Amino acid sequence: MFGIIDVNNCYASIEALFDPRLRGKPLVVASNNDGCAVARSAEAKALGIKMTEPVHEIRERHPQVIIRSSNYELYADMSSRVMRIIDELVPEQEIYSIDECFCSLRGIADRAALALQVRDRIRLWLGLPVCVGIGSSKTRAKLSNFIAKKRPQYGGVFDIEALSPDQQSELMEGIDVDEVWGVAERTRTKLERLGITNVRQLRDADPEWIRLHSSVVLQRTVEELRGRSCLALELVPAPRKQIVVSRSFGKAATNFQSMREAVVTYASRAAEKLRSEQMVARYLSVFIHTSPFRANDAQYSATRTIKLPNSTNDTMVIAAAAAALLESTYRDGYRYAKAGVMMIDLTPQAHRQADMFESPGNIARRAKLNAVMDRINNTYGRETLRVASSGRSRGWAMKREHLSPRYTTRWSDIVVAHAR
DNA sequence: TCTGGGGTCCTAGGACCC
DNA sequence: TCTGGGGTCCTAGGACCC
Repeated sequence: MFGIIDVNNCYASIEALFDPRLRGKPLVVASNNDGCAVARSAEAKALGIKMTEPVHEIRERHPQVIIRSSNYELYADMSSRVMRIIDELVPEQEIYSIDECFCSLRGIADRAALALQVRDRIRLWLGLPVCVGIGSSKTRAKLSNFIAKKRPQYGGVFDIEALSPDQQSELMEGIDVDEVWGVAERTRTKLERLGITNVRQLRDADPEWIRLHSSVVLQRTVEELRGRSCLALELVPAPRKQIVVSRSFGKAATNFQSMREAVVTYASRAAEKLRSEQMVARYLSVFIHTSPFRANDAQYSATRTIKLPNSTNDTMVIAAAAAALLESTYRDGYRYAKAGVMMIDLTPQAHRQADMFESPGNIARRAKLNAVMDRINNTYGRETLRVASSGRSRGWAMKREHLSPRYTTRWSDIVVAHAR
C-alpha cells in the first residue's frame, strides 16, 4: 500500500507563507527568465491561468495577477523541512520531487489517520498545505491524490481502496484519462482514437492490446490502475545518468563571445555538480539553438558531443572542451536563445580509470585546485572564483525581476517581527 | 521585449561482432 | 541454385514527469 504526499501549489504556497500580503490573491510563480508560469495559487488557477503559460500574456490578460520569480534556494530549503517531517511519521519514504514523496503504508492499520497526522503536522509546523493520496499501486495513489485535491470535502486525504468496486468504477468513469500519471497530451489523443477517454476505460482495456497500440510503459500503467503494483518504492536513489546545465538567455545572444561566456559558465557549473556527487563524466555535449517562438528569425540548432580523453570532473578541462565544442557548433548570423552543456556516462570518481600518459602529480594538483575553488565558492557564494573565459559582461544572464528574499538560507534576508 | 530546467525511459534503426 | 541469425551497442527522437 502506497501513499503520495505533495504540497498544494508548492511554490505559490511558500511565497505566500513568507509574505502574507499574497494570501488570497492570484499569484503566479514564473520559470527562470520570468518566462512562463510554473506554479499558480488557487486564485490564479480560478482565473484560468495554465501551467507554462507565457508571463507576458498573463500580464496582458490579468494585470491584477502578482508575479514572483522562482526562488529555488527557498523552495529547496522548505522542501527538506517537509520531507524531514514526513520521514519521522511514515515507515519508508521515497522523495520523488521537490514537492512530493511516496511512502509505504504497508501494515498500517489506520492509513487515513496517519495521513491526517502528516497533513496536520506539516500545516502546524511549517504552515504549508499538503494532500495525501492512498492506493495499492503508485498510480492509484496518485489518482487518490488528484481526488484529495479536487474535492475539499475529504479534508486533503483520499483512499481509493476504501471504496467498493462499484464506487471505484463510478469514480474513474468521471475522470479524464489524461489525469492518470503517465498519460499526457500525445497519449490522450492516441487513446481517444482508440475510444478511451476516461480512467475507467483505460483500466478495463486489455493490457496486451494497449502494448500493441502504444508501449510497455502504458501497459504498465494499465496494470497499476488495476491494482497490480509494478513500480516499487525506491528507497535508495538510483545513481544519476547525466547532468545537464542549460539556460535560456535573458536576451538573445548574437555573437560568439557571449555564447562562449555562457557555455563556459554552464560547463563550470556542471563540473561543480559532478564533484559534489563524487562523479566523473566520460562524454561532454554542447547544444545551442535559436528561439522556435520567433517565427521570423532564421532558425538553427545543433548539438556536438565528444568523448573526453579521460573521465573527469575538472572544471578547467571541461570548460576548455566545452569552448572547443562550441567553436565547431557555432554559426554566425543567428539570434541564439539558449545553450546548454550535458555530462554523460557518469561513473563514481573512486572507480576512475587512470591513464598511463597522465602524470599522477598533475592529477593530484588539479584535484586540489578544484577542491579549493569549491571551498571558496561554498563559503563566499557561487562564482566567487571562476574561470576567466566565463566573462564579465553577462548580457545573456537570466532575468529574475520579481525575486523574493532567501528567507531561510541567508542571514540578511531573515524575517524580522516587530511587536506593537 | 517576453514561451523553464533537469531528468528518465522506450523504441527503432544502423553498425558491428561472431 | 544457393548469400544467416542472434546479440549488443549506439544514436536520435519521442513521450513523459515535476
